[in-house]
Amino acid sequence: MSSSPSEPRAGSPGLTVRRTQKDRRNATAHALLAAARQLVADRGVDQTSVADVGERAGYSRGSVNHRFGSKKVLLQRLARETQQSVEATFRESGVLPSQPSTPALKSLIELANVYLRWVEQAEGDARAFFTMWGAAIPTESTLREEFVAFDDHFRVSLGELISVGKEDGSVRPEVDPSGAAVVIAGMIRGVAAQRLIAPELVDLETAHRAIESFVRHGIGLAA
Amino acid sequence: MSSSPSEPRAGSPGLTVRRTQKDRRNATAHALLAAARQLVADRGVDQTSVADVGERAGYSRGSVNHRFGSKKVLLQRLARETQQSVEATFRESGVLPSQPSTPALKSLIELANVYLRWVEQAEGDARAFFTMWGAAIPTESTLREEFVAFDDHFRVSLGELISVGKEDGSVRPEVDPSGAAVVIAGMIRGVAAQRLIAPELVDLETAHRAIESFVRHGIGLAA
Amino acid sequence: MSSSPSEPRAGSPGLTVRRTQKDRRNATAHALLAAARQLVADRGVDQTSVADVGERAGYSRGSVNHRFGSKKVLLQRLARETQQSVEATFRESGVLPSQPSTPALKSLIELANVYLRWVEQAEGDARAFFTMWGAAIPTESTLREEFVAFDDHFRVSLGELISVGKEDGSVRPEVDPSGAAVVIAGMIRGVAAQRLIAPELVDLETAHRAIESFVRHGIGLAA
Amino acid sequence: MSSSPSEPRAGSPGLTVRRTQKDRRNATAHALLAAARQLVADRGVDQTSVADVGERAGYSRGSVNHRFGSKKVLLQRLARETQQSVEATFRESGVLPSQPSTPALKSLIELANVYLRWVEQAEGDARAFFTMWGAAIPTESTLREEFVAFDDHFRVSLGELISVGKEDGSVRPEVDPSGAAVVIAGMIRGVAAQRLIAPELVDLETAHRAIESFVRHGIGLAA
DNA sequence: GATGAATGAGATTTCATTCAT
DNA sequence: AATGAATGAAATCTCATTCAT
Repeated sequence: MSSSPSEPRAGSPGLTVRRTQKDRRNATAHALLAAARQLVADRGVDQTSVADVGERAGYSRGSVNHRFGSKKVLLQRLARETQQSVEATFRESGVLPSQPSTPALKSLIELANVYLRWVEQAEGDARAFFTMWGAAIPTESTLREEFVAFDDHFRVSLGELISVGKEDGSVRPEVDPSGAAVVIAGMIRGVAAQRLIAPELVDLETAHRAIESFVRHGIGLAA
Repeated sequence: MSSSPSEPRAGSPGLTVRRTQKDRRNATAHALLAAARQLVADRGVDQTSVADVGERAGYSRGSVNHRFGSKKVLLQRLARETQQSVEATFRESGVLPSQPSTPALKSLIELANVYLRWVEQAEGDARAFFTMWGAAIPTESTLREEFVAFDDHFRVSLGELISVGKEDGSVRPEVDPSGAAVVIAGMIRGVAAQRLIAPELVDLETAHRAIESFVRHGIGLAA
Repeated sequence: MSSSPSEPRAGSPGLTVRRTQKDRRNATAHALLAAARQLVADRGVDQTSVADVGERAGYSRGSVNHRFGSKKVLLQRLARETQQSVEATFRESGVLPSQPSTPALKSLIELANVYLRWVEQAEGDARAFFTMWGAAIPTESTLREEFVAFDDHFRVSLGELISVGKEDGSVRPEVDPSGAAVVIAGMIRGVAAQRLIAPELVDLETAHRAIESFVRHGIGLAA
Repeated sequence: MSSSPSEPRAGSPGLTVRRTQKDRRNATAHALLAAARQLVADRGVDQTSVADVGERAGYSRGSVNHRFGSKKVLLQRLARETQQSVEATFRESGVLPSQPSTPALKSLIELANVYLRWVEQAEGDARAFFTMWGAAIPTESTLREEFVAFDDHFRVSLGELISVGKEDGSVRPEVDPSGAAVVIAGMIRGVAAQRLIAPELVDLETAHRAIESFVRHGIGLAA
């Protein structure tokens, strides 16, 4: 997620330092994506040039086109990477996919918590993700498709978790899963975006407590 | 909001077409801002050139620089305009500033409702606003300052409304106004952003009912 | 030469403040030329815009074109003005036209002295003059003609003074007036140019003593 | 000095046209500088566009910015090149650095002679040099620094030669080397500038004889 | 596989000039 | 007489892409 972007990286665990062509390809691609993430977070999508990405990664000005073919492909790959950064964090924390052992309401609250911690700890990833999310809003955006799919995937996951909650009794029966999913997704993303724009004015601890309260009272079954 | 951008000259008084220099100035600025709003909503901030803005507005390629001095200034003016478009809608609907005659909780719910209707009815304004909001996320963005201030203003307004609700008894006493303000702002904005990215997948009617439920149970006093 | 450039100037000596149109025309032209001189000395000919000149003079962006018709005409007038600034200084000092009462050699030495003092005291005029002189060097320069004529006039004046010196016995009989004129003109101009480029490295007092020595021994009759 | 600017590709080795990247780099830079010299001599610094330079050199409109980064850097490189053109001529003629076998006064006179011949024979270089020298006069000129250093270097060289002359007895003992250096530098440069502005009115043969006389009598020891 | 030289389209900005007020 | 709104040409610079090395 935040490997050293300036040196072409060392071999993995094996014995000899010999690496296959495929390894080198992957290593280069990885370094270029890391550099792109940082530059996009700092300057935005259009203010980031492929030459800068290559050089920031420790390679040449032409390396991005050599590896990815075009800037557009690089950005699509980066979008997917940042999305996977969130999902990996969810998996590592065990909040998604839903665990039968935990009440779904608790998982939802923990999910929001994990998300905001991700924004803090992988700030570069988060800033790159939200920058690209914003860039997907214009009607003619080439990134739109990418985020339509991912947003839908996120809402579906949340909806399923809410449905599970209705079954396990942690969520009130009259709750509409798809409506609640849009709002919870919006809540989390909207708070994160405000934080990224003004870190000094938006306290995530406070926000997290408020989100917990909104979710617990909003859809939770009064114990 | 969406004046005809292609024929900027319209004489105001009855008989003569005589207009003062100041009138011409204002008319030009207005037409340029309208064109910029549309292009930013369609293509994004960086894919919109000042030459395109000028020509779309029915003026010359150099007109933006003549009137605003630079693209940066044009965008700042546009950001302010779209922000004011929201605020004007709040004022017209009577939800802000808060009315003593209405319970604050009801105003909050109505505010969310008004906001989502604004997204639908002034979609160009909304798309331009959210595009620029996204463009403000990179750390080095020149639009950042503008949105830091406006976001803060929005949160403060919501916080005040929540505080009023605690006084008028419509909001539970233990609610933290600033925490709830961040979350409600995030909820509204996050839902709107999802809608703008995928209008066919996000139904605002459903979303509005869910928001109402979250707000009523999240901070409202059980009647 | 260095009147206040920022305010459109007061009426001359008369009783009433009423001024004729012609007075105003002249006053405006004068103020515009003063502003142009300063800007040319600071930035060079091409980096000076007519709008800046107008505004620096306390008038509008359009005033230069209104008064002079075009930038080219303004620059020709300015060239002539700076040339006349030198000649006026010569006349005031009595070194040109030649005085029968003074030995021509003495006048020549005094002329060099006066020139270098002019460079120091009317530095803006001098810097503008030399900037335009340099701009006249490219083969296709539009200023060339102007300076061809003035340089020739200067050399002829010096040549006549040298010839007078041969008659009054202060200059050696074998001296070629036109050759000596080119060299003396070059000497004075070349020293002035060096001074204007690096005021801190070229001391005019030292230079003046050296010039005096070169002229006295170079063409003067050993007393 | 004046390599063919329109066909930049010339293979150096015998059989193959193979050239290294570095060769291509240098060849391009050289061709661009040659084109810039010619255009600056013809039109002046500001009337020469980087696009014209690239195309005149047989490359693309963007080639100057690709190779030099900016117009400013191109001009600084060109200034240095034209300065070195003079110095190379001095070295080739053996007048600088000073030769112990030749009386310094003779070297000084020869130096002036060589300089004026350079103006005639490398007229493009000379015109470009003097054009840029003139462009360095406005206080805010970006070329100033370059010429401050070079002019100083030139004066110091002349001053040293004069000091040597005092030691070898060819220059009068009471002469102030630094004062004489400024005046001789001015003399040479001033004559050259007059010549470049009006070639038909300034005869270099005449001028050279006059300079020789001024130097010989001005600082030389009467033999 | 990797580099970087070169291109040329396109963006922002400056500015002399024209013309309505 | 004077202003300044508007134009449109031209300049510099950036940059994604292509291709020789």
